[in-house]
Amino acid sequence: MAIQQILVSQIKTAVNEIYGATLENVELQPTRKDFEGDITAVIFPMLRVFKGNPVQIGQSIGEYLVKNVSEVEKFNVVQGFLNIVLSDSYYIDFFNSVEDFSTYGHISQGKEAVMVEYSSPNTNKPLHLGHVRNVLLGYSVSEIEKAAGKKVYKTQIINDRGIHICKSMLAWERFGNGETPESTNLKGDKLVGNYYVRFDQEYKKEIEELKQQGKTEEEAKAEAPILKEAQEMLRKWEAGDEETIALWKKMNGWVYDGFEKSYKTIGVDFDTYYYESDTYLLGKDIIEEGLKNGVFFKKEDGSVWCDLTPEGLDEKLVLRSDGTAVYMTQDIGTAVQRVKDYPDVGGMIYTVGNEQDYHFKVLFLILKKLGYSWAENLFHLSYGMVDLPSGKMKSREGTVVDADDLMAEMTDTARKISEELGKIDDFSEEEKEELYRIIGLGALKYYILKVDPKKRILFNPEESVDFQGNTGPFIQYTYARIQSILRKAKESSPEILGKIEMSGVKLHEKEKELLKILQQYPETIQLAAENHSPAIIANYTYDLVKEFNSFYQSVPILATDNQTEKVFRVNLSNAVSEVIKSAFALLGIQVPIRM
RNA sequence: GGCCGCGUGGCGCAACUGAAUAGCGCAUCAGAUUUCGGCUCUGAGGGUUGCAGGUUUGAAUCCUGCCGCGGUCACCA
Repeated sequence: MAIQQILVSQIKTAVNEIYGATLENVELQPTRKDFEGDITAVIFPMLRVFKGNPVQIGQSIGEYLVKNVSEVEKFNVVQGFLNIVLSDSYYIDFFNSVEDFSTYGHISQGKEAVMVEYSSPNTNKPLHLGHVRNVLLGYSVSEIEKAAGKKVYKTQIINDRGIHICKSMLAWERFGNGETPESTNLKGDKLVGNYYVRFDQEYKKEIEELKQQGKTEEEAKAEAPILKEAQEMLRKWEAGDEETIALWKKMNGWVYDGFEKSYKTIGVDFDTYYYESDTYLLGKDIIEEGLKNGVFFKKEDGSVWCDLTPEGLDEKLVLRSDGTAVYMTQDIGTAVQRVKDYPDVGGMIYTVGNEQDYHFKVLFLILKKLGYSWAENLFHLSYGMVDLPSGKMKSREGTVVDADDLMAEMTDTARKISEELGKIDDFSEEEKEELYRIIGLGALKYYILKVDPKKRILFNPEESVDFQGNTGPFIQYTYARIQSILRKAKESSPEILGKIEMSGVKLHEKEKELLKILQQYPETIQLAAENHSPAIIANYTYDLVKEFNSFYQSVPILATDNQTEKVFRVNLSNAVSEVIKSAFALLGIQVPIRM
């Protein structure tokens, strides 16, 4: 049983015995740094149940605990706070009880599965900074869910159809001269993206010409021949025209190859893929059913709606008057389809920007009205935009930060810093490149994941990202330094890592602090999972690392004569490094053995 | 305009979901290594938590009203 539970139940009995009162619950919190103690019980809320002087109550409960709970060594009362000091042996027992710190805090996988959707790009534009935030959040939340005991399916829905795709296709056909990724040595997504831009240029040119001929802006936009042609292409695509489909498949294939390369560099992956070309017709039959059940209603013109005014929202269109589907229809259909495909899915997480908050609110509400049990477990992992100092990213104005370029720049910065330090001169070229990638991406990922997803991020490419202070590389550095100590320790005594018995030894204050933080790891994972928040993991890791550095500075690890102490400290350092590695894995960040 | 989100030292972020003197990093200043990697550590200065009320023994956190920033209000996706 966890110490918190023991204390809660013991405090309840204490209050019952001494004051004859029954407490519903007891509020515990970690003791603040400026006071002596490990866990603090707050007395104030008890005064609602029975009257008394908070200090006296704390005093009497404290005395009871010291007498009856072996883990409690002593206590002190400050105002209405009962600070409880746990014994050293309690902490050492905890440390010995952990079999393996590399999997510590992870709950083994249960039956229930959750599907996490993230990335979900268009196939006509390369990935940019906004996708990076999306992908990092989605991947990390997936890993956190897994650690918290869920089975996870990582997925994305790829927007591979529609007029925008036809624009790139048309431009390539017209101006491409048969270019391919191989012939141009360009990533496929970049090549296709270029033609999307090319279309836009031509389109604008035609609009200008039409305006010169006396057309209004509106007319020109609608009548431009190149746009007409793109629309014609979409009709052909929908009619299943062989040539059009073949071109579409070829160009999309290029894009997917390009995306895969980017994902590989970022270090994320997917278990299953959904394509809009497969799903855009889904959902209509569900609308029919919902009509029968009274979830939806039909207007005179034949359009179908869902009335959400009782919930304080508007009426929402789910089927056009001509019977065709809208975005909402598709999303309803896709959600249902996913549970058909993976029957163990009991909930879903959608990683999508906050401009779609309303859409998902409505989607979830409709799915609930339709009566799906899993609809109770839907979560929109909504995140704020990544803005640049110049303002919003706009692809047309060329103010997008390309994901591949960004990662390359981060790697470059890491290279510069590492070369100055010169600690890894004996690394091979490949090892060096891999290390720079680990550090550069670590900096970028940590920078993005440590902040609350709801907040906007202002990203300044010039200043880039820090490597000191509360950053990824700072934590990676600490990890590498611990590895260095462990290597030295193993040189002199190869068997040093393993079970240790250390009874009756006085723990150093810093050791105790470290053990305290290590002990919080399992609940931190749970908390992060409940809140879908990688930031909680990031901040925990930082606290752990900061505490370790402080320990490292004030306590000799290898340079001590006391053999028991040395063995304990080496093992403690090892445990810290294992937890750093494990926590960073939840963020999708690797740690280097040397740097 | 309606609805949603955000607002915390100069800058970037925390605060265990209502508790003690609101923490941390960057920047600034002052220190520390006969020691295991100084990308480290210790300390100092810097705050009326956007403003005004309210609830509570206790509010950055909950309620009301303003102010500012962003988003969203399509038979687009």
